[in-house]
Order: sequence, then C-alpha cells, then structure tokens
Amino acid sequence: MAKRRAHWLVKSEPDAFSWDQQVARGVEPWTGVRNHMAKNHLKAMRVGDLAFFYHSNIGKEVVGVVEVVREAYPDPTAEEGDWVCVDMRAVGPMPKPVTLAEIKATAALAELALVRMSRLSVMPVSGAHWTRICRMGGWTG
DNA sequence: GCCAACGTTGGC
DNA sequence: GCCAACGTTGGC
Repeated sequence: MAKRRAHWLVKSEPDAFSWDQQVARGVEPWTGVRNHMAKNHLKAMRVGDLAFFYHSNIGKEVVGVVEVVREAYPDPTAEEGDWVCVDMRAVGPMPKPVTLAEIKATAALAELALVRMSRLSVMPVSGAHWTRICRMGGWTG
C-alpha cells in the first residue's frame, strides 16, 4: 500500500523567522512550539509530509511550501517540558501568495483551522483544502 | 492600540 | 475541581 502523505500548515512571524530565512538555510528546525495541541500535530508529522509556510502578523499569507525531513525530537530551545520540534526543508515559494483575506473569502475553506482556531500555530490541512489553496496560489509542485 | 480567543495559574 | 484573573497570540 502506498504511503499517504499528510498535509499541514505552520505559522511563523516573519520578524522572528521568515520564509526568506527558511530558503536561505535550506533545512531548519521548527522550534518554539509551546502549545500542546500544536505539539501533538508536530509529533504526528512524518518524513515527506508537506506543509504550507504561513506568515502571521505581517503579511498574513501562505508564502511557500516546506517538507518534513526529520520527525519530532526534543526541542533544544525548550528549557523545561517535553516540547518537540521537527526539521523542515524549503520546497518552493507560492507563485502567488494566498492571503488570509482570500482564504476567509472562500466558502470551501471555512472549516480550515487557520480560520477557526486563529491562535493555533501548527495545524493539519485536509487533502481537499490543500488542493484548493495550491490552486489559489498557482502551486503546481 | 484594541480586542477576542483561549491557555495557564492560583485562590478557594 | 471550579472559576476568576491574567498573559499571549494574532487579526483588525
């Protein structure tokens, strides 16, 4: 049976860590998650899964796609608690970044966690939502 | 700068 | 174990 990839969305404030930095570094640990729901999503990620890279606060748009290259391991930036991080690799930029405003204006995306749970920083994206956002952003990868 | 959502903390 | 107070995130 073929392995089925899951899809995700991860948020970063570009002030702290931007898409350009992700691209410049290639592979980078995704650290700093301090929310249990988000942590559980990180733990569920498998090598080869793809994720949208979303800029929160500034931009408020999906700017690129990253791939999980190392599954959950202890977050070295956590001083206490069993927080985890994964390693992400930049796959490519969205030809046309998909803004939060566009997502909110799309009825088919009303159930997206980005809309429903605005504070969650790591979330799953259904196959249908993934395809839809890729189409909106001109992503053909 | 304000506010809503929501997680965490601490008193009881 | 409940709940009010408080802090943080993130959109506007």
